[in-house]
Amino acid sequence: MATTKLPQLTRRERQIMDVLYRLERATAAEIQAGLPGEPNYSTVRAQLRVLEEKGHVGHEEEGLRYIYAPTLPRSAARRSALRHLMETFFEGSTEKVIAALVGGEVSRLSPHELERLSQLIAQARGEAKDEARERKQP
Amino acid sequence: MATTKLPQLTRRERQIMDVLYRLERATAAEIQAGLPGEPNYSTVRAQLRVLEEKGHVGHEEEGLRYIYAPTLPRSAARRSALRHLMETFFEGSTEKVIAALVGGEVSRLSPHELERLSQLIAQARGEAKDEARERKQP
DNA sequence: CGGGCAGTGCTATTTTTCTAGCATACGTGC
DNA sequence: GCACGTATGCTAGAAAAATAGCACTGCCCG
Repeated sequence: MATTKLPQLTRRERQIMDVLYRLERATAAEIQAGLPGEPNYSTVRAQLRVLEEKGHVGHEEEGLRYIYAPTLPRSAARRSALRHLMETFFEGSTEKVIAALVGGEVSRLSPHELERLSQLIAQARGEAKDEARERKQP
Repeated sequence: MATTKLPQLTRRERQIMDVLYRLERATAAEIQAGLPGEPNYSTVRAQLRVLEEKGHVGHEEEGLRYIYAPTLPRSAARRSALRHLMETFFEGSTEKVIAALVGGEVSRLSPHELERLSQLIAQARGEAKDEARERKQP
């Protein structure tokens, strides 16, 4: 179940993919705007072509110009990124990541958000119970 | 309040830093073992030297050999990585990240973990209330 | 209808990264 | 004392990536 060994990304390519995942879909110009270091427009397009060859992005023509988008669905890329971050900085523990987030390591959660999260967890606990029950009486 | 603009990392360098953050501290050989693509030992050392010049890692001599470690504290790197991931895949919303994690997007949480998280959130909500009170009657 | 704007395709060049090899120091055990 | 294993220092060459420039096309609007 390897994550489909696409060739690894270079720095700029990684940056471009990040922009694309952030915007979901974008033109070369928009991507350029989202990149650090003000790379040349030509440069960006050249890299997009490479990324397309490598199978990381696709484009569709909209009217006259190209709209680029990642090939790998956002949800999959996100999962993979989360897992990697978890392995690298949180000893592979989902719980630790959440703890850091709830603890305000990155940004503060509003009372309203906390409220919703509370419900979310309650729900997850409920489901866990359901499953336990199902295992006992199938 | 930019995070001290260290030069950006290349792909291999990024990989090395990841290994280092995962292990906290490691010898060149250990780092090599943790890298994909079985790079040459010399290569790893060469890159470590570069990383050291750039200010990303430091080393201390332990007995005979070098033990390398990131310069930027793990907690800071982690925060920065989390923020970036959040911006890229979760529209900058802490809540959405947590929702994905609790929802089992990456791995399942045990009932025990859910229990602890529940407490964590309760606690965060309590603190939020405290602060509200303080603002009213300082 | 023609000029200018906005886009794309392609390619050559420069710059950076990555890699491997060789020389050297320092303990360890025979 | 000395051969060996384990480290490090350094440097040159190969490989890959990043960049910029130029040529061509379609469309819009004056």
